[in-house]
Amino acid sequence: MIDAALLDWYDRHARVLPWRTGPAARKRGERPDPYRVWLSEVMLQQTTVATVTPRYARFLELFPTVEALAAAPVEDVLAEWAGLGYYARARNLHKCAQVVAGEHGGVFPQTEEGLLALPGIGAYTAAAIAAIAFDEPAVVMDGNIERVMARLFAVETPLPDAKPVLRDHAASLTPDKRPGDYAQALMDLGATICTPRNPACALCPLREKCIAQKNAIQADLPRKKKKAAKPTRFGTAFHITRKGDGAVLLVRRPDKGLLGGMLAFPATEWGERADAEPPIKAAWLKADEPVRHTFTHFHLEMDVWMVTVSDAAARKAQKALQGEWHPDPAMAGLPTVFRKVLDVTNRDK
DNA sequence: AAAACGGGGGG
DNA sequence: CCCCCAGTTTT
Repeated sequence: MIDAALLDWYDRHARVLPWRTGPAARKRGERPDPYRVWLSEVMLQQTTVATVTPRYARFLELFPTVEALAAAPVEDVLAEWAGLGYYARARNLHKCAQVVAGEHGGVFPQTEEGLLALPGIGAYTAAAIAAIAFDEPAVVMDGNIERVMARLFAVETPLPDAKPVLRDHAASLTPDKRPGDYAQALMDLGATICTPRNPACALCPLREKCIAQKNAIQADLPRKKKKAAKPTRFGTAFHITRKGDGAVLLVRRPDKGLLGGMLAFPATEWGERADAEPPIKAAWLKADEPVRHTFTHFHLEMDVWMVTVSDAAARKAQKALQGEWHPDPAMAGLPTVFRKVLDVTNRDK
């Protein structure tokens, strides 16, 4: 009966989100566009609805179909992804579009298994697309649903060990009817009622069925193993302006590793200390404050060195660094840490 | 099984 | 400051 109570709640309280088709369209038997469902799901991986909403609209305007996305240069896709993080998502998104457009005639596979075989689509995303776009009763498991299941069934085993048990519970509840709405209802519930802290149990449509709530332990679930502390790394970024036209030198980072494939300012490796060996001899000016930024597994403190050079020195620098000149780096699609570098140079000039 | 991989918002 | 977010891929 969980699914009935939940769907009833969803019909009354569903969030209006740009990648969702409204209840009216569903009544007419329309299915959502798989391309849009896929795009939204990839964008939403480890990324909040608030962050995704404006970016989803922009992306869709630029790349309205899977064919358009497949035909675009990957650099354009990465530039559009700038600031969203986890840039492998953008490279895989582009790769996936090319597979779908080139090998599947532009049509997404309709089964969980077929979707899972595509780049950038893992267990969660395959299940979500199958359920939402193709009405398949797939077991959708994300962070929200894990939390809801942990509370509903009072699972006290810490994550990630609890994952198989939580999945079994979720599978036992997944309905054959409206599986896409059911999955989205569970995620909405996790996002708005069954929140990580201070869950609003008084408003919860599943309150009567929640064992954790009955035992007053819901705020302590799900338990999690705690994670390692982040070390701090140091480095230096170089902001080189070409005197003639004011263009700024940027480099393309290698596909593998942190910020893979993204444009960046030339910089040292990030390590134990900021050992600045400038790429060219020039009258460098050091910014007053370093850029501070936190990545998934370390903090970064990066000094910023600036210089404006003659066109001859500019050619030398470009050759040494294998860079490209950009008239306006603010428009180039820089990841956040290098956008911060840009902010520092604007402030100190 | 564990680590790599971004960034922003909430408490 | 720590935690969390519609996770996936690589090691």
